[in-house]
Amino acid sequence: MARDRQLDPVGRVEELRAALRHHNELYYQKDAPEIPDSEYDAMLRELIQIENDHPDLLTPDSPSQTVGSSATTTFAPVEHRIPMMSLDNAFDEEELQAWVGRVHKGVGNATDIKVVAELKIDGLAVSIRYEKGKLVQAATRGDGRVGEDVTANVKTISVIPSSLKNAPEVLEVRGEVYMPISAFHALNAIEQEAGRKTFANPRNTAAGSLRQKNAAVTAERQLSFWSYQLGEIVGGPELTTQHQVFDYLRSLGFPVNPASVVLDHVDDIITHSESWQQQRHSLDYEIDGVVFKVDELSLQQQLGSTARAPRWAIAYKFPPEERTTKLLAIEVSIGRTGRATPYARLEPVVVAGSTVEFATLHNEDQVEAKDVRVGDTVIVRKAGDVIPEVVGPVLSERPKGLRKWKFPANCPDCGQKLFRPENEVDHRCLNTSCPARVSGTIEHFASRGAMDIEGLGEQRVKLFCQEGLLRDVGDIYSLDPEKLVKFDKLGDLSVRNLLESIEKSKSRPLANVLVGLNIRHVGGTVAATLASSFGHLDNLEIATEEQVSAIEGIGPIIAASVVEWFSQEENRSVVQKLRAAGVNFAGPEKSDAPQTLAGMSIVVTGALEGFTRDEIESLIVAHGGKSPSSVSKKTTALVVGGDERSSKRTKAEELGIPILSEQDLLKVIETGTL
DNA sequence: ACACCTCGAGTTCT
DNA sequence: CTCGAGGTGT
Repeated sequence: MARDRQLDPVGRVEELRAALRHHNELYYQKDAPEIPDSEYDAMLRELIQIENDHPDLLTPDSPSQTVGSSATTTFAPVEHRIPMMSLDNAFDEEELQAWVGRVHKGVGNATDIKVVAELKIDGLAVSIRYEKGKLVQAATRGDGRVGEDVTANVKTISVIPSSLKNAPEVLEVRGEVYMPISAFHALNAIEQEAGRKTFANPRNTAAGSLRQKNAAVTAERQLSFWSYQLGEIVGGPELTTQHQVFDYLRSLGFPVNPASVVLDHVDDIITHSESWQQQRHSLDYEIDGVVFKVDELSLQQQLGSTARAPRWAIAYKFPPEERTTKLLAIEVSIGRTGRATPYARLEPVVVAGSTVEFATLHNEDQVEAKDVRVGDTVIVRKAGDVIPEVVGPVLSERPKGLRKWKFPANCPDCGQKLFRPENEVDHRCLNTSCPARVSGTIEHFASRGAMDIEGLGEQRVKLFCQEGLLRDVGDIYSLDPEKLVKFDKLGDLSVRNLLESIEKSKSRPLANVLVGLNIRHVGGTVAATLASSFGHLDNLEIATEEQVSAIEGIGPIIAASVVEWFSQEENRSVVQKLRAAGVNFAGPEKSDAPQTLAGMSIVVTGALEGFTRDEIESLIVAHGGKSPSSVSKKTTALVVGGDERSSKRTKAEELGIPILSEQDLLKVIETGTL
């Protein structure tokens, strides 16, 4: 890297910006980074450094100014002397009522219990530390015990005092940093004007803005703050109630949300929640619920805390947001198996924080059952807060004369007739050389559950197919580097990386190879069963239907599908290509981990902290347990990541199945008992 | 024949 | 996450 930046900062800045933009594009538009993240980070840091030294060189379109491309910057860890606990959530009236009941019981008398109500601001929790009235440190919540040092960034937030009058020796103020909706819109208007990508939602923008390495960027982002809690305090006044905490914070000059009020009766919380649910959009900031805390600090102490959260507080989370929008079209996409899936193309609408434009409609019967028609106004929501879902039409707004939707007769990709077998719900394209099926099959082979070939994603597979470099998955292992450079205009380096990850894929376990072959009804679980029963692909290749269906968990239909697959000439040639390339066909060795989970069936839901879902599931299997994807009576326990609500969790609660945290599970694996 | 578990497949947006 | 359908036990 050039060391002459002192001599020619202007030139160096231009050089860095050009390089960063180039790599941004590779990384975000194509899924093909050319340089390691660390190198990218180094360039970005150098750019920010120069811009700091020469503020006159800073331009708004500099790559240092875009949050979207946030490099994985790290901040110094800060240990919270008093942990920032998370709150238990209630998702409906009943759970709220249950909390009220527990509070009554815990306090043990019939007198009215006062409760403070606050809005649950959708922002980032931070803790700000003052010593002798001076702001000395600010940290994010992190995992509650250790957060990140964002002092420089927090200092740029104008509503947060940098020094206090009449302050105690030590004072930690806790609250929520957020971006007002108006500021968010203003920022996006500027972004749009400049032709840059706009930000998705205020919360993420606030998070990105606060975690800027360059605090000057944070300063421009118009972040704001509501305080609601004290952390460590030395030499402060005697406070006996939560609402006195608010008054005290106000007296020190901190913003306290005006909606933070005292309710005289704990039973009032239900109507209070409902009222805010109605009014939530009248505010200039986003809220995702209402928080209730027992007002008397002495009662709080009496109620105490569980390992994860205080018993004296509860956060009521609003139900998922539903929005209406126009159904512009119903289109059909062809998957790797030939299945034709109808999906809705919608007038873009923001639902629960992201813009939704597409939503699956699953199949013809679903479209029929929902009776949605092109031109309808439809209700859209997020299933599990992630996947957009069309709930149904708003019939009162249906224009006259809308026709029922008819499933198209022909494949949108190859034009052949679509078939809907009798007694089945799906339409299929039966053409094995349909471009959508070919590229889908190859993408699937390279995907993570199968051969996990990095750098061979959707974009490239499509391109290679178009250019005739790939006709089936066997061709992956004979790709010609010279042609790659020519067609994709790839650099030598990315070609080398791609070939390297292709090479690595040759040693994947047999089960992954089987998954990659795209045999109908053979996914991860069935593939693992086949792999351990047959031990080698050569054995499976010559197996009869009887032999395959004799295996536990595999019936006549799957067996027929497997044998049929291996009987096809095209497929045999694929297998031959893989064999010739030296792809691993041998079965797995037995794991030697202690079988502490033998006989247990443990379902996982939500986002874990220390593992990916795949990792935790194979960990469970390696210890002799099962990890199916849904909860049933036979389930031993449900592991829940985060505090997410899910249908699995509801079901587990109905069935009285124990719910474990990630840590609980690790303990179970160690000890073998629940 | 039926109920209940499991599994595969497709899906959205960042 | 959701849906449909395969596998197994009754």
